[in-house]
Amino acid sequence: MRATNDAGYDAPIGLTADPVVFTLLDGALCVLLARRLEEPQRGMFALPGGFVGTSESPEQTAERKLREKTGVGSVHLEQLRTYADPSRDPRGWLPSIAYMALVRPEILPASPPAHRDASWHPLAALPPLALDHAGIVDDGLWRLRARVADKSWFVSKGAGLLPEPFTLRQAQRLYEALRGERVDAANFRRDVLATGLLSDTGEQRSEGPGRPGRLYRRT
Amino acid sequence: MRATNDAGYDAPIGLTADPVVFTLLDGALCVLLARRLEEPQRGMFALPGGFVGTSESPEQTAERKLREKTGVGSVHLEQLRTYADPSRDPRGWLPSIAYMALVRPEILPASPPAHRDASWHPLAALPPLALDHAGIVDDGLWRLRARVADKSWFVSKGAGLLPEPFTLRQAQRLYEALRGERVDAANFRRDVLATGLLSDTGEQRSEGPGRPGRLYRRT
DNA sequence: TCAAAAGTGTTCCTGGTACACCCATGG
DNA sequence: CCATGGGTGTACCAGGAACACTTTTGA
Repeated sequence: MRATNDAGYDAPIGLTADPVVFTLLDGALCVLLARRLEEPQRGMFALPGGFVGTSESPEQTAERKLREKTGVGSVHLEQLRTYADPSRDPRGWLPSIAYMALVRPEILPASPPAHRDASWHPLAALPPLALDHAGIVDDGLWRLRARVADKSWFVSKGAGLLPEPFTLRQAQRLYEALRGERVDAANFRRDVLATGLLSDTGEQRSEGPGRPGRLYRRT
Repeated sequence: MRATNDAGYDAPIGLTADPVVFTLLDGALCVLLARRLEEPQRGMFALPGGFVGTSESPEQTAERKLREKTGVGSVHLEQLRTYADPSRDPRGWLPSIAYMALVRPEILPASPPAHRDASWHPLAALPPLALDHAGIVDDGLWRLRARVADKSWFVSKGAGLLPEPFTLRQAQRLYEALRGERVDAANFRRDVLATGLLSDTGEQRSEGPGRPGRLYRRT
């Protein structure tokens, strides 16, 4: 396919926005994928993105396509980078702006839009992805890890995937899963509370054996 | 202006790549600008970018346009981010991928391509810029500062603007100009040598009064 | 011989890591 | 009462900032 503008010059055949949405499910870092219902590579898993409309910003597109294809709504997207190699899409010259988000797993509805198999896929066992989407996921993961390294970012954005109120234990499990390594509980507590972004509810909750933990909320 | 693809859908009217090229001139951080020879905003200063061709990557475009408009060649460009708001360009829907580079001032030829006034402009005194280019320059500056904070990046990329061989004094002046703050000479020396990216030429050079400094090259 | 810059060594402080130790709860 | 996890305090270590001090040059 090709496209031309009024001046007769070649133009991209469109512009796409592709969201890379991460979550933590059963302790495994997962990414949200949906099957393609259209050619090329119909039936293959891909990022739930799509064509940017003429009068919307690419952020809006990413959010809209996410909602249409997976039922996931109202997430905060961060621009990742743009993939514009002319040969990246068999349909023609089609740049894609990628976005990254981190959400709680329950945000994916139990009955998502039909036939797309919108679902979470552990990063450790990704199916083959359409186009250059595997590379985009890699870049998204890299950015995610860079963000999580900042404790303030973790508390204000990452802790959003925990059901409130939550114990510091839960937050630590999440942190460890995102970072991919264990951390000292005492130090984690200190660092996270030092951000001043958590408020103590005064309540406690017992999870299995051991002393119950205090419950916190994000402020 | 508008553009449509073979399927009848609206497409961007093109894709542009805009390089934000920094240098240090007489101790002031400068950005490379060129006058627009075409509408809209003809005669205004702008980033020396332009339309991406159908069979080239945006990186190549940024490099090519830089050469065509300013005579500056062979720079290493880092992707910054993409600006795709539909109203950012009066000509129509025209996304731009921005790139960032840091080069030595002499790379700009004394007699650059005609009528464009390709030249260095101190960040402290920028002329009015076309379109949203002022914002792009801001983002580029932000990224530059983030990169320079990494001593290894500074030595391997930033020190490229110094004529080799150079003294650590020169490197420090450059570093301070890029960071926008003074640093301790003793600590700077230690940190920079600790990267292992500089090799001692064994020679020395005297600059004004005081003990001459050793001359180094990047390895 | 004095000022200025190169170059070396040392102290101090901070932030992070590791870990010892007490507290509270379920079995 | 014991295993387990919550919560507090502290020792230790590394990296950086500040600075004293010596060396080498131009004037």
